[in-house]
Amino acid sequence: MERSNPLPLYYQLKEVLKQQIRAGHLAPHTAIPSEPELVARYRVSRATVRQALTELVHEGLLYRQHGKGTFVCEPRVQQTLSELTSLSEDIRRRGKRPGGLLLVSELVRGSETVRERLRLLDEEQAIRLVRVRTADEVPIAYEVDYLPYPRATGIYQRARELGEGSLYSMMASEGLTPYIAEQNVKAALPSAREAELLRIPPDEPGLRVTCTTFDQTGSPIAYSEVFYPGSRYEYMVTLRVAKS
Amino acid sequence: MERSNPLPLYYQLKEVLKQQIRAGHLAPHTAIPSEPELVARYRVSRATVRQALTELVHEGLLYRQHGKGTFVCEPRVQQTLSELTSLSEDIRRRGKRPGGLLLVSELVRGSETVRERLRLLDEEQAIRLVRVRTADEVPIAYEVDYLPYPRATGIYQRARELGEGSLYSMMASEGLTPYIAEQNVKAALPSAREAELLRIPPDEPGLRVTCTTFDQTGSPIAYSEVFYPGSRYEYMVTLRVAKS
DNA sequence: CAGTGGTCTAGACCACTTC
DNA sequence: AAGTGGTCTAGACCACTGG
Repeated sequence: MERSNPLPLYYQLKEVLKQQIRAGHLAPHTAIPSEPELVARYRVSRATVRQALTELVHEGLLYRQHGKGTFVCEPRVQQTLSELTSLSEDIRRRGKRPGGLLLVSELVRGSETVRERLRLLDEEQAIRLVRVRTADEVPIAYEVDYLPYPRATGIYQRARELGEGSLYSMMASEGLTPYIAEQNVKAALPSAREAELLRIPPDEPGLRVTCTTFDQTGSPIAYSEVFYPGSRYEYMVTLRVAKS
Repeated sequence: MERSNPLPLYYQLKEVLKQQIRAGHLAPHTAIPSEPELVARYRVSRATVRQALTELVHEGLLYRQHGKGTFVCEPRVQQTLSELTSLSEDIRRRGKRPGGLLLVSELVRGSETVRERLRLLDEEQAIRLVRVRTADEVPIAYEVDYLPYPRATGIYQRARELGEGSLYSMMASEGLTPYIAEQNVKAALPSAREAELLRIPPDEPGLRVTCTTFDQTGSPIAYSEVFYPGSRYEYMVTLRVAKS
């Protein structure tokens, strides 16, 4: 707890607790120190402690029980959301090595669907990225991404880095921070081109997933269409169920 | 703002703001009154105002911008998460009437997969519910749910009410509150029985979605397997992307 | 500069759990 | 009764935004 540190105290406390949990010093379903205890140990006010704990609860690391204490969540609850929305992370989680080949990076007008999803104005264009994603060198998905131009100019310039990097993290570093994703999943047959690039029979059904990503204000920042051949990849989604 | 009301002040304030947003008095992307303004108007402390606002931000109704103000989210961001995890809600959202037919409600030992997912102990059983879900009387999904027994005894007793009701809301009322859901989606062909009940050709591919639901502590409270024929239903998922 | 939200304090009282 | 988290107050100072 460094008061000279520019990072907020509640944030520092969060990091300390996260580390203790990740290091295994605090096992799942065991209680962490009580709030007054944390107040005394780290010399901060209770409000500060509660802000740290409340955020960790929202992030799925802790849960509270009135009158009993604050407990550590199971790893399954801890690893929620973001990791599984990224294909590369999911591949890594399954013990495989993610990779990718950027086939196309261009500016296009975009189909009506694309323009609608990205709410493009008349004069605006879309950046189109086409990739074949691989796991241990085996092609497992054909992905086409569209981003609004000129808003995502930085992405267009850095497209070459997308070999194995994550598009989402590059977007975040360009100020396009994903907040909500809407996904639509259908069973479908591959197009001729998809079958060829993924090296699958043209009659092997797979999943066609379209995904529109929005930032915190609800503005669309990306639209993607992905084909996953049925024999190569199982599509996983983890989501937190809202309260009310 | 009734101080005699047993409901907390921050909660009452949340409800007031929610109502104003839903009623359209506060349009998307417009600023709500500032925090000092709310303090004065509702005669509560700033901490109380901030607790209300922070929760509404987490619920996707508001977003904050440092130095500028607090703004109303777009409806698309507001209607996140829970509603779309419920098939009935999704059907309703598309302007169709949800329905369902409960085919089976029984106690079983369950396959290894089921027992593993629900972490059943040797002597424990599973409640098995089989349903055909409909939209405007058209069958759109074949769903098999498993719940831990005896933990979900109440569900077993109330199974008949599941005609059109939501299993999730019934679970919540029985103290089995869903918190996290893990879904796995595959393209697949229907079984003979599914094809017959859904009245689809046996070679029409669809989606096979398995879903394990956990409560806040990470204990599994339900496991389900659903088949959606490709021609009848598009599977939708909306999720919030985690920050870090 | 004034106004906004972001962080923080030092208290207080209450409701729930356990013994 | 003692300990836990849940709610609430009345202040304070800071960082960011806009004119």
